[in-house]
Amino acid sequence: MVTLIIAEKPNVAKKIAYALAERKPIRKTLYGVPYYELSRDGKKIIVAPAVGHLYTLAPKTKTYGYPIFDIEWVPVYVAEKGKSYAKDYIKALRELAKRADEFIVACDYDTEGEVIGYTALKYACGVDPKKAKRMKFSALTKRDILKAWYNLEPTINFGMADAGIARHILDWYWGVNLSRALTHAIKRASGKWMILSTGRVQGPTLKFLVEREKEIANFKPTPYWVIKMTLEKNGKQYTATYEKERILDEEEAKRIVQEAKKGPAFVEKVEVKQQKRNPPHPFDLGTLQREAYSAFGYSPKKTLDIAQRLYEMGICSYPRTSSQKLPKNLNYKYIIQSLAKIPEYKPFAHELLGKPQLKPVEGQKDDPAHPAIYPTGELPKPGELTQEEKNIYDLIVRRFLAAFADPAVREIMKVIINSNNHHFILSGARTVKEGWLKIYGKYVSFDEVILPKFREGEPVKVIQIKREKKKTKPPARYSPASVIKKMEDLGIGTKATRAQILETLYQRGYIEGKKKIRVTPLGMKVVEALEKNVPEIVSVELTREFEEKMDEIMKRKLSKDRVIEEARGQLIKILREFKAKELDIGKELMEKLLEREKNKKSKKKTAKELTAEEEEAIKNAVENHEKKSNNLIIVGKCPKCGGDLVVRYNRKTGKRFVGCSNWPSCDVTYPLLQRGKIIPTGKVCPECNAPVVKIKEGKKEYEVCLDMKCKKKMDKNKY
DNA sequence: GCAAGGTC
Repeated sequence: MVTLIIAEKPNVAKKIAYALAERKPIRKTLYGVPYYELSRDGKKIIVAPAVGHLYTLAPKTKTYGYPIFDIEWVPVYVAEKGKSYAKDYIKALRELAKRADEFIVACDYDTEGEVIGYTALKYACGVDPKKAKRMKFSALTKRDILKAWYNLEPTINFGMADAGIARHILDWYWGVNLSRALTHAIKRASGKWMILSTGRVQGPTLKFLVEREKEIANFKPTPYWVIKMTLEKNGKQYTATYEKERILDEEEAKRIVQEAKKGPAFVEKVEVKQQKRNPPHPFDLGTLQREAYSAFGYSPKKTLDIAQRLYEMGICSYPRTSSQKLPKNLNYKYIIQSLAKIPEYKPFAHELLGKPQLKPVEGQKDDPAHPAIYPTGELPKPGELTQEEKNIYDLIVRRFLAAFADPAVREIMKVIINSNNHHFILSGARTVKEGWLKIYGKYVSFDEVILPKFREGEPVKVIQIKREKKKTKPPARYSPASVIKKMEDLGIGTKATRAQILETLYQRGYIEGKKKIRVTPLGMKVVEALEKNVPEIVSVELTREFEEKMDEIMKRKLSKDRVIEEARGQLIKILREFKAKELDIGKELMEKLLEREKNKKSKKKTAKELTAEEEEAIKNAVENHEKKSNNLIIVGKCPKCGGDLVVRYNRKTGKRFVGCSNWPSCDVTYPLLQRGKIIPTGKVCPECNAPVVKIKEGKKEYEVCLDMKCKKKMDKNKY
């Protein structure tokens, strides 16, 4: 009697084997595929892995027309390029199945897992799925796996399998048929063979990008005025803003300035509040993708690829998770002790290990199959990681460590200045207790505006009060990271597919722009044509409908065949109408394509103007980002242009340096030590004219000028 | 060839 347990993927097979084995499982390979032999309760057990879906849907006949509904399950390597590795897994399962007389599915307990198990049994093992039992666990711990083993479900969950199969078929019917319809329309109109596509997820994603594009195009900026007061205290200048932040009428703004200028100005009120900020929760994939985008500018796809490599090296946990919770039984202490061997993390790790209890902050979201992303405690070998891998690893490690650290405490100061009964507000904020910011502050930090002490009633020395004209701005364009977030919010796609689907929209020429996504005229037209003819496919409602139907299939209230039949009927009608209008739709799509090609050739000039505009936009974005999320520390005046010299962070490497606020028109920069706290001194080096900063590293504290080549640098504390 | 979903 031999039992074959089928796992969803290799490393889960290993975990199951180790959990069930009474001694140590024996690792063997077949066609290069690892599997495990072990025994428990006198039973011989083989644990073998799938690699996700081993089978996929494909048309029975190789025709290019539509409608097409005649499809079947085939091995993935037959239907898709780059899937040849799956062949060995299928061969291995087939071979191992011959040795077994009992079968257990132990894939992730969700609809896709059930389909993976079902198709593996039926097509790879050649076994009737009705004969298989089911192990059902929601965490990959020894305890949960053993519990599942002793509480086997007598069969796989056929409701779940059917729901999953229906999902596969419906997505195929809708997606492939409409993609073919679009492609044929172009072919009819132009003779060009150009692949267009849409689907249940692509459609609504492109649609919300188009909506934003239209909002931007239709946006009419309206002017408004802000009033600012410049005041001086202890020889330093500060800017307070008028209580009403936006004034829509210029005359009103003028009047306020005139009246306020009369004074006298005095401090009416000083409010000081302390704010506790808890550490951020551990990473789920979406949050990691957003954070890596904002810290390093990596696309969600790139981040997933890098995280997958770290996972394969064994130094990080599985990245395709939507959980923000760490496994309860994880040995936190071991991992932190291990991370302490990396000099960069040593001080943080030691501090955490000194705490009486290691309890991480957790987020709301959970995932039945995987915990949040965490460093495993196995360390990268020196020189093993590329810079990109180092960046993502650093992000994951710091986020993990920060979860155990103390909250940060911020002091928020508000000084209300009265000048002739007009109120101006001077705001300050500083971090009083760094807490987790010490570890993770590199990636999220807060405004650091330190104000001197103000007394209520004290007179204020006003330098200037003036109005500034501003314009309302159109809504921001989506970035790859914010698209993923929006998809998450709408509940379309999955953590593992969203990044790839976004890439597809780029490939099809529907969208462009690496950071700020613009919809191309083709993308606009595709949505327009679909909305007119097949509104279902660009609506998130289709996903909702699928989910409801899958739910009913799972509960056995509805048969999968009926759902599939209905979809087919609906599509036949839609596609017939589409085909009748094919030529017109094609012409409509083509028109924009041709215009676009012409534009590309003749309008080099506009392309350049756009770059200047974009440069400005990027500059603003960087500034905003830094103001919002980094400590904006002003260390002095730029010797070249008089602008502010501020501490900035390199987008790629995350390293800090000092740069001029007038960048890109002024390119003055100074390198900075990466360790220690930077404190502005207001002093200027008599030798080189560069600002002098105080650097505080633990108990050590010294002053140094920013110019690396300055001789005076050598004798510390002499400024 | 086209989808979306697992995973390397």
